[in-house]
Amino acid sequence: MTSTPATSTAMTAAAETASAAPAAEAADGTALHGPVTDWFDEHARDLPWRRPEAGAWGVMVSEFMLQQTPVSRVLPVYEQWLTRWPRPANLAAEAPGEAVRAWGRLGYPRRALRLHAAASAIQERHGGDVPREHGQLLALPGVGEYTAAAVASFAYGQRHAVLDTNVRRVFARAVTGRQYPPNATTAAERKLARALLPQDEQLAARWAAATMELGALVCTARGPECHRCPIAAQCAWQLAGAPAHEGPPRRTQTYAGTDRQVRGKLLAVLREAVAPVPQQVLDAVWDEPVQRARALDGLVSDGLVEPLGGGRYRLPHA
DNA sequence: CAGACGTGGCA
DNA sequence: TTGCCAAGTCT
Repeated sequence: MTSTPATSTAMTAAAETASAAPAAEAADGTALHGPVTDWFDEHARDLPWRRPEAGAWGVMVSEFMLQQTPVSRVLPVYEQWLTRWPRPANLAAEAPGEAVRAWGRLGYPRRALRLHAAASAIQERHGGDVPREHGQLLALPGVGEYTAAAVASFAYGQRHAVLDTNVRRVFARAVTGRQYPPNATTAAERKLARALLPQDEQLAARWAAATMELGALVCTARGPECHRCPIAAQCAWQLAGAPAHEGPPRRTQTYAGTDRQVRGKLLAVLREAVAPVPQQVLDAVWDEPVQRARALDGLVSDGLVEPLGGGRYRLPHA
């Protein structure tokens, strides 16, 4: 490659690599690769989906579960799922309601439905094996840009920019010098992520996992532990004096009293029930009838609840 | 593109 | 106690 440039120069060049294409060596962020991947080698958590026996299916299941849900809550459910459904075919053979039930309280249960649908699609379109191509992954239900890149990178060792909330925050600080990334992912962020991606395929995959882990363990949203950060000395945000976030406030979501809370209560009853649930039992979870009906209708139209007629409901059987 | 979509832990 | 935050996707 090249000699290691002065750190701050390297950072600035990487940040500006978007527009021009100057000395490619100084602009490629090479100075960060070693420190971050070395740190990862020493500090990476031993998570089950990172073990070789997890396979691509284990990686995919974990990625679905980790969408907006912390690792600590995913761990036990992940183990149950992989034990019960070690292959996509096993899940595809179940009623979708069983996936919703086994999802437990992870939240956003539509993910369970989509994972079940993804397993079916894998069975039908790919012979039961999680596809390797980014485009084929992206075509699966519940798989967006992030998850497609993550599976391709973590499960198959391919070179993809994996841009999740952790990586976005690390880049925002280390390279762009801001405390937080923009609310929505921008083209500039994608461009930067591609520019920083190591050329070597295996190193790129390791870099993706390492930057994510750094954001999860050290460069956290609230209390970043910069004294433990392998690139603190090169961090643009630190070098700028750790300025506070400017711009529009990060959007915050309310929950109490919303349809989402009602949906959650309704679905909790149905998950626990073995037999179809009478309307009157569901009515007991929320006293406001209009909102309650709207929430139930929403669950039905989402395919999370199956109406049986006669005022009885259950998790979907097909 | 802003908003919908669950749940629980922690400061 | 309230508010923030957690490996996003879909419409």
